[in-house]
Amino acid sequence: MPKNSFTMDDEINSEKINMKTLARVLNLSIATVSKALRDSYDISEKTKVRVREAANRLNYVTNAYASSLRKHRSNTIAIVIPEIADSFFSQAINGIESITGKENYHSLIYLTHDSYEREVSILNEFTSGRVDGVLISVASNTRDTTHISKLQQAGIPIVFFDRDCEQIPTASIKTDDFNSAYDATCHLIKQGCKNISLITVQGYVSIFAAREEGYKKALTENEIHTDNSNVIYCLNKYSEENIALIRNYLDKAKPDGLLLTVEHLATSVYLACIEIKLHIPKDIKVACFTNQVTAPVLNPPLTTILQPAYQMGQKAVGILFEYLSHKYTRLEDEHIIIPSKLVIRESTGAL
Amino acid sequence: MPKNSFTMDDEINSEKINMKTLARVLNLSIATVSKALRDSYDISEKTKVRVREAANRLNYVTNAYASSLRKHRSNTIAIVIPEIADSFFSQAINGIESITGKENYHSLIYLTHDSYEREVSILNEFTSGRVDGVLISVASNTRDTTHISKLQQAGIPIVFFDRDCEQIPTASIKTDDFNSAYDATCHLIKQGCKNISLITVQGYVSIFAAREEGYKKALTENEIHTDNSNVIYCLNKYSEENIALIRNYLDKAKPDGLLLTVEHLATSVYLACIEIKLHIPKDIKVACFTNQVTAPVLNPPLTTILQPAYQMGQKAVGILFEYLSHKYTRLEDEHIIIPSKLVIRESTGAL
DNA sequence: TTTATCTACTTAAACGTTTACGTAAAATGC
DNA sequence: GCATTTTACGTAAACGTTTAAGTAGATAAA
Repeated sequence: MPKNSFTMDDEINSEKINMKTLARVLNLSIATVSKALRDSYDISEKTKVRVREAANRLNYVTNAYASSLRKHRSNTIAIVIPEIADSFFSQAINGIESITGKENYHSLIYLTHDSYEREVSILNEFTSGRVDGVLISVASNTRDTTHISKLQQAGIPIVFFDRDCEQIPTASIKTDDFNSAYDATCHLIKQGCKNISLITVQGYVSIFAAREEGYKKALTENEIHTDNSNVIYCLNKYSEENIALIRNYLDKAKPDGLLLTVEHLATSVYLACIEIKLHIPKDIKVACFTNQVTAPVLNPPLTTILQPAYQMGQKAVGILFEYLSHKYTRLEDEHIIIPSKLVIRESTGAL
Repeated sequence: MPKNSFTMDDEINSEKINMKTLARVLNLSIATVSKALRDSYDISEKTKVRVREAANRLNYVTNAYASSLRKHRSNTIAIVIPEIADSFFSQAINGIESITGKENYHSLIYLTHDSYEREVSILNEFTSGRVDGVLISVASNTRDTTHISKLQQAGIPIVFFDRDCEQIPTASIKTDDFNSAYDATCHLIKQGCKNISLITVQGYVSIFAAREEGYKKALTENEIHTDNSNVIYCLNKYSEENIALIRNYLDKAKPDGLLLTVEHLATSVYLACIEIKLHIPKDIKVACFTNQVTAPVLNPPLTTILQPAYQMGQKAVGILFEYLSHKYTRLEDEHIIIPSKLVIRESTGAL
């Protein structure tokens, strides 16, 4: 056997190796090879060993497309997020991949660039079974959710993380946006702020609404008057326009406290303050929803609402996998909230 | 036609729609439907219109697995990178996706977590044709490159970006690491530093070697003695260990200038300096290879070597696509270098 | 008119797996 | 010893496309 296996190797040296060639080399049927590789009960241990040895020796790799086509299962999930240059999402991805790797799943990362249109066309692709499930954080201007419903009707399970759509009945993993914003605003008030503005982004996503409500509740509870003039809506991407918008607003409205709802606003606000010579925290105190590691070395160190990104990613994919392994999870009943943590630093005047 | 098309729709309402159902609804053969959708020349315009209309109406989406299996082409490329929470890589991904989106290609993002073993197993998967091409930035401890050669032998084109392997004959898109490090070091010298250390990462990747050589050349040219005692090697991930390592080193060796070769070292160095009460730039001046947007709002604003991440990504995928569209690019002849830009800020004592 | 060419389709095989089903041979039960 | 079950394999169809090859019918050329 070892003697002629060498010549056999030579024979198949240049050709593609698939199950057919494996079967020929081993003098078995393709079915037996397939079953041996999948550790089927009705193949003898001896044959399994032979097949595995040959597969290794010849660097056999199963053709994922053939396998997925036949099995109607791709062992692939989609991660659909607005943007990748955001610490929250990159940490969430790391959380997700810490699980998918172990489970022999692949993850496809799709970026919507926070555009509703891209989101629609990406999700439409999934209806043909390209992925077994979808983890999604929706674009901020997603209001019509028929593309998501359509995907559900096609039988693809969906789990929201962070940015969900409340009208879609499926699992969601979020952080406690309302309370986090409430706590951060209360902290600003306790630090002496009398005129606190919310800088947030345009869109229809519930988490931003929740953060806005938490902020407003803290104000009204502390008998600080609030109308919509102290809430300003930026573009949801780091841009010169945002910096200018913020600069003009600060110059005019002169708030003494700011709550920022997304990561990229922190840099914009800091730059705007430099431009119009506002000192943080003396002139204005700032807190931000962000996971960026540079927060403690900013000038000044930034008070953050630190979201449990890694755990949220893990939990989201965990629920999806439980559903996929037919443990009959009712996705629409799974609504998990993992609290964020207020990390107080000098930008809110703490010593 | 419109009258009975309604009943036809009803008929196929609940079933999966594939070319077979389309063909039945249209009373055509599957082949005709396929060719019509791919705009083949031997289908009449009238039929094409009918087919497209029906496909749209019924939300037909082609099954990517069947198509890829048959065509031996997946319209998918792999992006293999060490880490995602790094501005350089996330910006490069955005550059890549700005092209793949237009060309109707998908991109699969694979994270090696800077581990050689993961890199090997990821690349092995690709030998079965899962992707049409690979863009890779290798793990820092990749020395043996047989996994990459194997992939090449399987006929999968590979383009390196940023971190390449010089022994593999294929295209590479890099920045000018040697000169960038040289320039940054000269800048530190000009700012008065006499005792400059390099903080870099362990590994075998050529770009780190090039940065080290550029640094050393600047020192010798300026007649500053250098041995290996002022080069320290960290783990290539943000960690407490690195901070401790750096803190101890700074405390002991007391350098007055630092060049950092990767993004995450900036935060570590800033934190270490805070811990041992070193003032940047008074006591020690710092420059870093990084693309992070927070650089100008750090305390102090960080002098950076800004890499053309977005353009590098675009260029890398551009070369890959040219090869894939059979323009007979000789990949091994494509070696592009896009210069980085030294952005001087207060961390090196500039006013 | 006959033959050649073109148009617009259809037929059927192929891509590489997986899996329901079939079947000899061996093992077991009585 | 015969019937039954078990073991360990093989056969063949199927997954949804794509595409080479074939073919009626129409049109053009001779």
